[in-house]
Amino acid sequence: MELLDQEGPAGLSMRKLAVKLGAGATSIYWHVETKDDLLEFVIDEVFGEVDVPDPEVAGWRGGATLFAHSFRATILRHRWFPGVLGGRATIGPNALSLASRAMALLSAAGFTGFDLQYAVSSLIAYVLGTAGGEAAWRSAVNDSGKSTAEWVAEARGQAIEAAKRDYPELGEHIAQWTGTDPLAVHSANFAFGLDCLLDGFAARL
Amino acid sequence: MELLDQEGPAGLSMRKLAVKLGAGATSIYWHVETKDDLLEFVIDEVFGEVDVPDPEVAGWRGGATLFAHSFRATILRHRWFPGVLGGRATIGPNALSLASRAMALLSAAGFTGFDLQYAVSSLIAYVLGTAGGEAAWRSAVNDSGKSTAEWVAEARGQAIEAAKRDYPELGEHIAQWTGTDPLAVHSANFAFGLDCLLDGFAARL
DNA sequence: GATCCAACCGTACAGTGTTCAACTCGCCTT
DNA sequence: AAGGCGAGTTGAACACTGTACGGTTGGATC
Repeated sequence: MELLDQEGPAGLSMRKLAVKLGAGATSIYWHVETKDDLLEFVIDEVFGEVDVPDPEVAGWRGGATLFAHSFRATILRHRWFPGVLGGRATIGPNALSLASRAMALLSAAGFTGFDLQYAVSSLIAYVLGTAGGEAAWRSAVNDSGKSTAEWVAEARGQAIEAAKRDYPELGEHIAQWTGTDPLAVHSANFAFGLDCLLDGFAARL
Repeated sequence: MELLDQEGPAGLSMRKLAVKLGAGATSIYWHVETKDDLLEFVIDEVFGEVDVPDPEVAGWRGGATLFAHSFRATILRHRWFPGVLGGRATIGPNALSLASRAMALLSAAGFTGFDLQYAVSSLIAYVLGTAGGEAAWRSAVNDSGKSTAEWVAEARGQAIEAAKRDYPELGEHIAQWTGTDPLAVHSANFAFGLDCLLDGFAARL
């Protein structure tokens, strides 16, 4: 996980991990079936970092909001997570615990049966989708070596240039963004969609 | 793209692509800077497959629903897509067109300024998250070689076994699922969350 | 006919995940 | 005390990856 956090998804190789562990490269295969196996472990480890409050402490809606924000923060702390997760079925113990506690949250809201499952996985999917895009964005900024402000200015310029030809109203809309803090915008964006989703939940109770 | 669809994300290598093209392996590097470059092209190609209806034909809500379903279907047709996308910033022409048309849709709904952008990216994120998980699931089933029914039965058994010890109410909930068509469940799940999100949108107009 | 250049190719390099037979070392049994 | 067993480790090797680099075509231009 340290390797992944520091060097990105390509940074975790069996040999690099081995030297970090002070061991031979192939010794790892005694403890782990394959590299995918290893990744499933670190994935579950990440799931263990997000906390899902009990329904009593903040109500179902407050709890769901807290959970979503914690999940998002966890993903942004481990930006390789969405990319590694993509295309993998997850049933580790921490993932199970997360699912169970999230279900308790929405069960307290009043959902039962199918709808309960639907609400839980919709919420998780929304966070994963949003934070995944955000993580991708931040990684791109990081890899470019530029400062965030520089990168944003340049990207916006390119986007406007490209859009102006074929989609003038889109270019105009992007131009409107100048001078705003991109991190704050992302945060507000996340909160907006989350509130919409939870409003939809509430309307069904 | 054919290689990716047939053999999964690991199936696309420069050499395999070269023989499929009847060319030398390194000739590709004349047309493409690097493999990531190549992937950005196929990603944008995928974005080109999702259609975003005009607001007039089905109203903003009908259009958004159609868009979401088309997007989901596209992702399920190319299950490698979420994994490849994870950690990449996308500004290809098709992605731009998609963004522009999606904005037209929600602009017709009445959104303006920040909220317009928020709504669009929330919608996209929701679809990406949901369909991404679904694609992962289907890939896992496919790779196992088992039939869908077999796989589901076995996975449910394992999950119940694992859950029953620590999360009895979750195991009970999973057991309740027996005998349902998993594809239909996924589809209903998607529609449920989508409706919730769009309800939340509607409430803000 | 000479020049030029876009396009293509073979070789080579460093690095990847994984297999396999050999090896060490501590504990248990006789 | 001797022997054996098995958990844990290891280095060499294999097939493969993305890519840099120098050299090679074939056709257009002057």
